[in-house]
Amino acid sequence: MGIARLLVVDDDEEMRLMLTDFLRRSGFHVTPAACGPEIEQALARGRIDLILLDVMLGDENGVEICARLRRDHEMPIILVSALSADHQRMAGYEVGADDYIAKPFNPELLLARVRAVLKRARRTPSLVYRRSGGQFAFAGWHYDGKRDEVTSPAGFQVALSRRETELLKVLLANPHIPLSREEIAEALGDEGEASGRAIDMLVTRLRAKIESDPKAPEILKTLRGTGYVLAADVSLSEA
Amino acid sequence: MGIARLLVVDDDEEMRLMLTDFLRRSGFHVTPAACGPEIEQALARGRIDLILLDVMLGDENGVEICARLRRDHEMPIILVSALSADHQRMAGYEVGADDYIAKPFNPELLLARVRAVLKRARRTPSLVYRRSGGQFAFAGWHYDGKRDEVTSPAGFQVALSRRETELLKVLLANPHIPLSREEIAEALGDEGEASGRAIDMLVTRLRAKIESDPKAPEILKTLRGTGYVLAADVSLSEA
DNA sequence: GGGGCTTCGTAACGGGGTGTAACAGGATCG
DNA sequence: CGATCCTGTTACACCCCGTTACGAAGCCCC
Repeated sequence: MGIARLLVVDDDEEMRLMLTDFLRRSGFHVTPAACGPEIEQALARGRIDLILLDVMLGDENGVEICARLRRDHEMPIILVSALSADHQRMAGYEVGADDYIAKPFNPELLLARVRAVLKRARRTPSLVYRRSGGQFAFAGWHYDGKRDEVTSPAGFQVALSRRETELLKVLLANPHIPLSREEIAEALGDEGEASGRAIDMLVTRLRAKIESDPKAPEILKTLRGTGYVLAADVSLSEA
Repeated sequence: MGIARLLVVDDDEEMRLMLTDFLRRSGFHVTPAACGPEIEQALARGRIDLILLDVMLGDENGVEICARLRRDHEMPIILVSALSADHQRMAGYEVGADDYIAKPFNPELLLARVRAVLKRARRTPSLVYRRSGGQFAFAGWHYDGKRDEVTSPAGFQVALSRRETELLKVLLANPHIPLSREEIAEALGDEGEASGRAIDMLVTRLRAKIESDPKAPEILKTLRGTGYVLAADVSLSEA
């Protein structure tokens, strides 16, 4: 993978230099940019793994830029803004930003977010991949988003029960994100209390259908003491 | 075909404006609406090709509105919700929504869904719809509303018994709406007790006549633990 | 390293819901 | 009156899914 390449976009020079310097000292390759056009230049010039985008760019609007970038590119975007109002935060997510940080921010927090987004982005395209129209592809499998069946990498149709289908949907909606049994149960609409091992059995049965070796799951992994996660080859060491 | 005309329904003004603006800039004709009554006004005023319907509409329930709209209109509906719980998603499908998007969403994803649903709708008209003169068409079948027979997609006449005809009428009057056995029995005029499996048998026998594969019904579906529904999500068949 | 505890996988069981074959009573019609 | 059709009931099989029980694996602490 090599060193992650960040594009830092901020029209305020002091801020831009501070960010660039800090991130470089943290081990990233950083390309600074001051305005919209420079973004396009940088993207045209070489690989960029993540964009750190200031919302207030003088006469330009970072949110709009974000939306525009999202239309043509897939790389993750973190919005940075002095406005901490929550509706602004929402506006950020609504245009597809991967995260949002309010200024002034704790440098460590920024680092953590950058790394988290990079890690997520690094794996997401490879294993789980959301298609338009509610369709999903994951690890060679394909799920059409509505029927109670999935198509194996080899093209076979595998029937799922209703509950298994719902579990799969929950997982696909949260790829690479650890889910506790409680969260899964809630997402499945289980009202009452955590009724023992129901989720475990669900997982086991879904595994039996989609894992080539259910004993050594590669898609639906167990996080001991935590829950389950879809296709994260997350070694817990890199917290 | 011309420009597609969308109806955006959301009671939150900021969200409504954002959606309206974004979709207009994406080339659609957009009519905004804030509540249920405004939907009827817009529908009465002119052609609408697709409805983007927020599930949380203050005191109104988008899912119910969806079901109601489905009873009288056939245009596609995309439900938008902040609730990502999957059973909510199911509730959306069961009332006949064509797709479902969780907030916050990626605008590009929204665009893709809107286009996909429009394309699909343009090609295949809604599964169940009411025709003038009390006539019905569903999944290629045709029922004239009077005689005890239906016409298959291929043009064959298939005789129905009196009771089967009544069941079909009940279902056609409530397309995409889950009906419990009790509701069906009541609609059929069955007084007194819920006499066990009578409705089941009725359903089975009607299926034997109108489903190409009664073992895997596509028109008259079972909702386990709930009841039956006419053609709930059949319109989602391809991408 | 080892004992003991916790967590997890899974085989087995059982209850509930549904499909459907078979049957029987009733209606219809010649 | 007899044949046929319609329709509800019954019985049985099947599937789904949560529970339980037990063994294996992981983790902690000494």
